[in-house]
Amino acid sequence: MADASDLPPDSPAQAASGQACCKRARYHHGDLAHALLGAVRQLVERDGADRMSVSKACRMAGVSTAAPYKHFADRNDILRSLCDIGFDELREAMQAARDGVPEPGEARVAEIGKSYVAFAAANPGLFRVMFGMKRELSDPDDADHALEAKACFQVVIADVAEAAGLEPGSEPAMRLSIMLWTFVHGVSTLLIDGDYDVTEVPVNTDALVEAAARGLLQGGPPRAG
Amino acid sequence: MADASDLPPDSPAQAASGQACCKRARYHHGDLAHALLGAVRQLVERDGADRMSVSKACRMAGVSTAAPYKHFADRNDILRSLCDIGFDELREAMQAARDGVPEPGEARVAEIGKSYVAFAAANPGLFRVMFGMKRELSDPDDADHALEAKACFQVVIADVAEAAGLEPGSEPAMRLSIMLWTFVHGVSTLLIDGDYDVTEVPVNTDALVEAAARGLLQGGPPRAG
DNA sequence: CCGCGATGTTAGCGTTGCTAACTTATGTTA
DNA sequence: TAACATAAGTTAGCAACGCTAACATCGCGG
Repeated sequence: MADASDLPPDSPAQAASGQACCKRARYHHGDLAHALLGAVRQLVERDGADRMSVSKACRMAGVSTAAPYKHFADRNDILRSLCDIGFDELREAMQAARDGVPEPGEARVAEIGKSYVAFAAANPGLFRVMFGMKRELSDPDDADHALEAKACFQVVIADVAEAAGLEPGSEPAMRLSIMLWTFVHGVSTLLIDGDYDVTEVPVNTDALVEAAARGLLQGGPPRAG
Repeated sequence: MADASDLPPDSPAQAASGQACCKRARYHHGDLAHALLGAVRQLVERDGADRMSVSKACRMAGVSTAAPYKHFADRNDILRSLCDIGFDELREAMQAARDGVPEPGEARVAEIGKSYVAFAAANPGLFRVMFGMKRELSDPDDADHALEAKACFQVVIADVAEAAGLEPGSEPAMRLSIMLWTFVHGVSTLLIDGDYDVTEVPVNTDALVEAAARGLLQGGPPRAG
């Protein structure tokens, strides 16, 4: 997370240059795209996506406000790239949670769900961009963006089918996966948006996810509708 | 919805004025606060809350860009007022759905849930503002805002307890209500954000809500966690 | 060594949120 | 009914933002 991407790496010419000691301000940043994404990510978490400004990110990266447009088409393009990073990280987290439970079953499904919620809790700003700005960010010629999200969903469906004793890829298994995803996503959004406050009782999200896995997996396949 | 709030009502002095026929541009709008909220609501639905601009709303209402600040503290204050309207409408819709099912039970709970999803589908922009901008909109001295949301949650909890055969107000009943809300909210957000596309199968949200009501209400009280 | 493309810069445009200072309408009160 | 206080509009202007155009600099391959 803290990958120090806000500091430009040494450029090859830097070490070779005879500029003695003093920090001669480099004209070229060296890895601006990466640095910008890091800054934007920080801002998205700190201020929210709508208050994030490219200008602020530029200040953090130490470049002019026009520099980003050599690497990204526009502001939304930056957020799209950030989304890709987010979906990659989410998929990895889910996969790691899955691999942490040796035998298939309810517990494995619950752990995947908890990792999803944990990702949202750790990256609330990014999570909101990933799932909430599809309409605004969607680019006609960017069908790849959906691919990253699809990969996340693919992580669970086999395990759900196995845990529920359903045919993998079957329609009931699919519907059950969708229901579990729906629940886990609901937990994530209500948690990070602070909406659980209205219940006026403490909410244990891990227990919620476990209870849902129990209730929905053991309840048998949902009837068609 | 289409309450023609973008057109100012006749001011009392208008009819009495001797200005013959011609539409003498009124200096005072007459009901600007209401008109602005109507315009902002349209913009929030059309462009999303972050692309909504007070300037555009002013143009729609036919007033200068400084006029809104006689009625609202700032842009967020307008959105807060819109939230209040939204929570009122949501509560009314949920109440109406509840009252549409004469006997208590699973079906009544499911209908309330479906009305929640239907509200989100009919007012996606507003729904996102209501539940997703709490942190940005929250004003230290505006605890009332939460009251409107709490009222919505109160609509379900008695019926959930009754449908599940639990003591109303008890902790298991509370947890079950939270689970059902969580699921229904997940359906709403995934639906309006277009995220169900990643499943690549059609998703029937009504069937989803009914299945969740069945699975969670009949599964008995969730264990403590 | 030269030049060209990638990647920076500065300057500037239009939009936005918001404020200050001014103007007009409205309704209360002497 | 005339005066006036106040509510509710206006214009003008600031700073920040997204983005573009035109120019500057660096690094690499011919």
